[in-house]
Amino acid sequence: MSVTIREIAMQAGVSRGTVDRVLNGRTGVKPEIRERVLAIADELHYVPNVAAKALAYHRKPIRIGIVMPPKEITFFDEIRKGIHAAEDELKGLGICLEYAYINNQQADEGATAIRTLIANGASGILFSAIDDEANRVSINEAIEQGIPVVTFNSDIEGSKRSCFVGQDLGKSGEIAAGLMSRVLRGKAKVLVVVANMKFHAHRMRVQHFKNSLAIIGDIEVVEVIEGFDRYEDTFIKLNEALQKHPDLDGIYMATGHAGACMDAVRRAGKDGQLRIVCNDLMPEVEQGLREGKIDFTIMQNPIQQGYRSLRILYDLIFTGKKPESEYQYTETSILIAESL
Amino acid sequence: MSVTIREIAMQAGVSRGTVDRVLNGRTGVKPEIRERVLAIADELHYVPNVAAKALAYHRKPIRIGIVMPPKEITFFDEIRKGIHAAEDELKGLGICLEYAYINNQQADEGATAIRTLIANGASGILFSAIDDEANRVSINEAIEQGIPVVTFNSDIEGSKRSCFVGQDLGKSGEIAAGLMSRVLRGKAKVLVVVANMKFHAHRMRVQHFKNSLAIIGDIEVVEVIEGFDRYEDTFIKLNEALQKHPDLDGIYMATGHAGACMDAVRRAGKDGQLRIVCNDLMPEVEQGLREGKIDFTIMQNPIQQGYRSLRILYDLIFTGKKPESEYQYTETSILIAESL
DNA sequence: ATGAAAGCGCTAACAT
DNA sequence: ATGTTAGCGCTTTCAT
Repeated sequence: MSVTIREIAMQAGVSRGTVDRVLNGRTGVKPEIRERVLAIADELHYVPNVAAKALAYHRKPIRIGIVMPPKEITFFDEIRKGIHAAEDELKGLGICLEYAYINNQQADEGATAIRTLIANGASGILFSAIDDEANRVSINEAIEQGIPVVTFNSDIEGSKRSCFVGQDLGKSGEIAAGLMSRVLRGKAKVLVVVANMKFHAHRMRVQHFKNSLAIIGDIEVVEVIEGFDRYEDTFIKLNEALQKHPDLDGIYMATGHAGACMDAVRRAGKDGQLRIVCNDLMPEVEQGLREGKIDFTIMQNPIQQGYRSLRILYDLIFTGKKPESEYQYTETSILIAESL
Repeated sequence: MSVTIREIAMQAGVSRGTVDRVLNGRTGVKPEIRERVLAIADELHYVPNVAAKALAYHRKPIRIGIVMPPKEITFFDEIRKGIHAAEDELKGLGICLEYAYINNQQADEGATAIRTLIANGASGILFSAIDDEANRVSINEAIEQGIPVVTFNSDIEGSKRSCFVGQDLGKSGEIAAGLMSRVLRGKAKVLVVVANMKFHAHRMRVQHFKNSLAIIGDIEVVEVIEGFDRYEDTFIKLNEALQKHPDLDGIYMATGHAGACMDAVRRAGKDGQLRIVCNDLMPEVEQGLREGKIDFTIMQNPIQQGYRSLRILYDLIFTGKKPESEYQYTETSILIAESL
């Protein structure tokens, strides 16, 4: 059988209560005893029993706070599914979830959410919001108070969060390039559409896409268009580009308004003549795939993102198990119409 | 707080021991009391507390038997990874795993494995072996004894197993067709290579591939070659086919020896001129992708298969939660060189 | 056939 | 600062 606090207590010549205090970093233990207990626990390779811990916490479950966009943001639907799946498995295992929905409209939403959750007794936080200074600061504040934070879907870089669970942005750009090179054999010209090159995530995709194409050779990126996530901007700029490059062979929609892109292609009378590679699976992309307007879309496995982030945080709090790497990338997968 | 056996016991006017007997189908309870307890449990929507159950089972963990090919069969490596991941999560949650490795060489290996596991006190079985009558019978025997069985990777059809966790074979054929149609635009000729059309799994892929191509139009399947998983057969037949169809555009390796396929293509001097779509990610396929000899490979998410099958069996035994569907399909994904 | 009670490993409130 | 003890919900052994 595995090692228990009882055994550690006996070997250290103290009570189980004291061992519990030491192992959970509670105050009120003489330093030398603390040392001794820690040493024995380490030597015996003590791992707490999840079931026992969960049962003991049953009266006062550990609160986990979740900061993310509200239900209206359908992009997060799949991520929510993953969180619920993990919640289902962890049901009765001593945790309780509290959600704080934020819109990323005001500057201090993230900070307020974190502070409120901590005030309500959260012992850990799952966080997904824009990568700005205010959020970085408040995450670091939480860490200072000993409350671990796991970011998901969108990282807060340079913060002290335990880890980030999300997509490998570089890889999605590379895969897009790989797909283009396979459907456009030989010399070809492609256009890149992106929402905003100021955002790290958007830039990463484009950069890796270009770099990969450069290695492959033969395919030229004629232009990179910024649509700022607005239909109008995207549509207009794309119209111009399609006129300017009548010999275009493909479009990579790195980020931004896929609907506008398809409309512009149709208006140019190029339906079916251009190879189009997208990211994610918004409703319009799904429809585009079904109708043959889009060839491929690259996914970031949102369900896994939700699931893994909650699991990782649970393990961190309950068993003290640190994630193997600071970056937990979910699988980057390719979808075609037949995948749906 | 949630409903406990204590509450049910009070409402039914019996002891907790009796409630436990009823809820776990143990003998020695008067039928009318059994009825009453069951009714109350149902009415109160009783769900057992996993943590408490796991802790109680700590002394005598529930044994789960796993029947699958031995470590030498590298195809199962990823599946094993998934099983280990689930085991990790379930560690300390009242289970213990026992493996029975079989080679599918002799007729009664599966039956023997199941019988041995049951003799050793298994309360549930994970099963992956060839779909034959002997295995079907022994699975049904296990079920008769109240021991749930979950098949994974390869189903035992018509058996009374609780569910099957594995790939949607039809879908992989359809995706292969979709990929072909995207890389071979317009009129084209493709060849299908399969190990053995007598096997249901192999046939399914080929059928769905052909059906999908028929709908898409334009692409003709010139021949279906059986390689029987042997290098020689595959290589020789493919050589002949390549000579017979000098205007071939692509090859779909539904199942079988991918290495032989690549060698035959090279020998015919067609390297890089044919579009090749494979299944799975054996070492030779991975290398083929890297070297640009293979364009796409279709995956059956083996890690998920291992993970989900163990989780499902655990939930079945511990919480009585039945899987939502008899067929639990793992995601079918597409890989290219850049995905690696 | 049924009840009572001990115990699984851990936490937390209470005692010293 | 440390020990003691009563649970958490369930299983299981021992009485009755």
